[in-house]
Amino acid sequence: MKIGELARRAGMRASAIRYYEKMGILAAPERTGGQRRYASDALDRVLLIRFASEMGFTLGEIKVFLNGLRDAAPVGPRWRKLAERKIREVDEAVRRSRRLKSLLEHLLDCRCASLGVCVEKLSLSPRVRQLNGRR
Amino acid sequence: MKIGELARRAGMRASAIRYYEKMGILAAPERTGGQRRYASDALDRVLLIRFASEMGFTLGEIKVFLNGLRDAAPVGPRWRKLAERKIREVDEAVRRSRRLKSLLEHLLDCRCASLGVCVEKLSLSPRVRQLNGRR
DNA sequence: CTAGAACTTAAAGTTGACTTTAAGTCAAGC
DNA sequence: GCTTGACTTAAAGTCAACTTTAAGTTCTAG
Repeated sequence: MKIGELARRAGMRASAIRYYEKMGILAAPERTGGQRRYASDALDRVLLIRFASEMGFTLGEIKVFLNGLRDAAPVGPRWRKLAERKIREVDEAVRRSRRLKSLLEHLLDCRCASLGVCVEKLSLSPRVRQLNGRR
Repeated sequence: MKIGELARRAGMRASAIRYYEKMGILAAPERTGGQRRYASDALDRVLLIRFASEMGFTLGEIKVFLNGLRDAAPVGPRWRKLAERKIREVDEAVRRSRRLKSLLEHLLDCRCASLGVCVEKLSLSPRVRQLNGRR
């Protein structure tokens, strides 16, 4: 399969796939006449990368993640650490999502006098000094 | 309160607060001698902006969100639509988070022969033609 | 009164994850 | 053989959400 078809099947641009390859996240496939030819399992790879990316993994993390997984078996300590951290992050994200959801639902039909009253439900707190953090 | 203290209390940089003001998300406060002086409720505002931002609202959405909320009472239809869409997004995010979490937990102690076997659990599917979408 | 910390602005820089562009080369059908 | 669409590369552009910089002004403590 050529890059265009892989891209079409994954629902993304060919440029993204070339980018993944350049970033060392996706193995360079064989070529015929200079053009990339992918085996069918490349699609799973690409979809996994996308999923992880959408779940908030950076491409750097995905690289560690996929490389650590490559040679199967009892995953290494680096991998384990990343996975455990990600699980904690996911838990935290779910908790925050729930707070947001209940705030939104409340706001949709409340008659609170001020924003402050509604917002108390969130118990917003200043970030614990994790400045310089980008989304 | 001057901008530095507000920033410190919110756990962010003063430049971010100036940026919010420039983007029309945070009302410009009064000034003494050219310097911004904030009332104490500005902190709640800023924390709410940050929270929404961390939850994946764009600053554009936050603008709609906060402006629609300003004059209280039965929130307008634009606001309602945004809130309902966000609730759906949050639900979807929670579902995906759970899939990710169970995949990670599985990978941590599985002995699956191939990545493919593990990854099946995700039932990854190509994006339904929402190209050009940025994270 | 003065040093220096904190403030002001506009403009440019940063980051990650791509996309777009330019200038070609390759492949498939007629 | 030729056209047309898909492919190739490197380099530059884009986006949001800020941060940094530069060149000043103002506030506060001593």
